[in-house]
Amino acid sequence: MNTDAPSLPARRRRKAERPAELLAAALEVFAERGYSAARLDDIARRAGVSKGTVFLYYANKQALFRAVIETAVLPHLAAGEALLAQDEGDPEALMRALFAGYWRVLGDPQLSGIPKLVMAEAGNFPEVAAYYHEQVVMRGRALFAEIHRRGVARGVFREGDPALLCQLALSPLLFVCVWRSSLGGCDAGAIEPDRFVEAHVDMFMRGLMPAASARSSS
Amino acid sequence: MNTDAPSLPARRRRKAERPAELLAAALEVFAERGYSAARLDDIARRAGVSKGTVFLYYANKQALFRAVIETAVLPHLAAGEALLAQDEGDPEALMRALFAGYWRVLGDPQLSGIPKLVMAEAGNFPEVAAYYHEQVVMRGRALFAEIHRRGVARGVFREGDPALLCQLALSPLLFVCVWRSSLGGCDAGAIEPDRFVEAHVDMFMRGLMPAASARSSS
DNA sequence: TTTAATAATGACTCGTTGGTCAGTTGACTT
DNA sequence: AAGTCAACTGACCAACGAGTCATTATTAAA
Repeated sequence: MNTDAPSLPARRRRKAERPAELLAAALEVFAERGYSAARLDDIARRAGVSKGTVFLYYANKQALFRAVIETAVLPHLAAGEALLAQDEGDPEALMRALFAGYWRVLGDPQLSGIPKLVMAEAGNFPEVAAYYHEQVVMRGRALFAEIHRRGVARGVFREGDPALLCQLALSPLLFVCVWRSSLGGCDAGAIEPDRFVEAHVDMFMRGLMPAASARSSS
Repeated sequence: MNTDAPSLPARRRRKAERPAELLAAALEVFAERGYSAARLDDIARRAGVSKGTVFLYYANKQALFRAVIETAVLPHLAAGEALLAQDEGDPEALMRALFAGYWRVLGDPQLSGIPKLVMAEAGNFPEVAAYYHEQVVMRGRALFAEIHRRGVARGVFREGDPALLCQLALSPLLFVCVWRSSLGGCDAGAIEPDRFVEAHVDMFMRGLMPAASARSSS
């Protein structure tokens, strides 16, 4: 099992690198097992330290959990906001870029455990859920809503409740990302995430256009 | 807190009703807390029995978990299959009926904890995940694929990989159902599930029609 | 080389919880 | 009313895992 024997276990003092390593290890284990079933000992081992060390950097298990959630997503969101602020181009292209951006994050196997984790544990950590909702969900929606607004103004998107449309736009991405880190193992190869997302974006963009064609809703 | 004092705790022997009551209680607690964090004692209490009684009906916690998953969904799926077998009507109407059926199940707050539970715990219970995939996912897809096939045959649906289209069709429903039992609390009122599903179905059906309009994908 | 400061360890404690079982009590038979 | 069966109970046990802390090892400064 453990074939670390040859490489000397070389205990090292690396105050600077530990937090990030612990966070990465914790994200893996939390995503695999869920909060309760994740053992601090496993997280520590995967980060290459002993359990006691974890408590040197995080007050307790819950604090570690919070830190994982907070640090994994926020930078990406901020990047998206920055990009949107400076780009004033074609709303349709911008919308596709937004999808690509979301998917760059959600599609990353490293990060795709986060949504599943948040959903699964929201009931046990109302404060974390509230924080995530405010800092991730709301901001993510705002990004979408802004692009949609510009598109409607130019007449290239049809109108509609932005929150609803955003949910409509993102739920397949979120779902495939949750799927991959849960039933993905059983379902291997059935659906290629990239192809799936591409198909969804095409379909969504078509549905977002003003009803120019003959068919009207019943 | 506990104001059960007045009503006599009346211990009763009810062999027949216990399993269903335990299953219902277990579903609630598992869905709220996740597998590991759910205490057998809570489940028992919520079912109105003592912890020991649980073990009279289920060998252990894992067996109870399996039973919850298995009994909650299968009957509905079977009903859907039966309905499809006898109805030979218009594929478009049938497809809308399928959505309505899925949503009748997924939209039920009682049952909506199941998908979240399965996703969250798939990593900890590979056998349960495999079972669910085979007995629920595959059969659910088959239902969709059959209707899609009929629609393509009559030329009212455009062609495409049925598995992919099915995922596209269902992921918003699944997502909103998972959402409701996780971040739904924070997000109360932001999106009405029924309206959301309605919007999705309309949009999806429009996307499923053959490309009769001028716009083609670049 | 010696010393001081502190990063890291791992054996320990202690609360929690899955699972057991000897005893209790409700319901049915005679 | 007495007897019998088994559904039900709850005190108990053992395992497990979060969190502690006295000790050890590493690094940089003196």
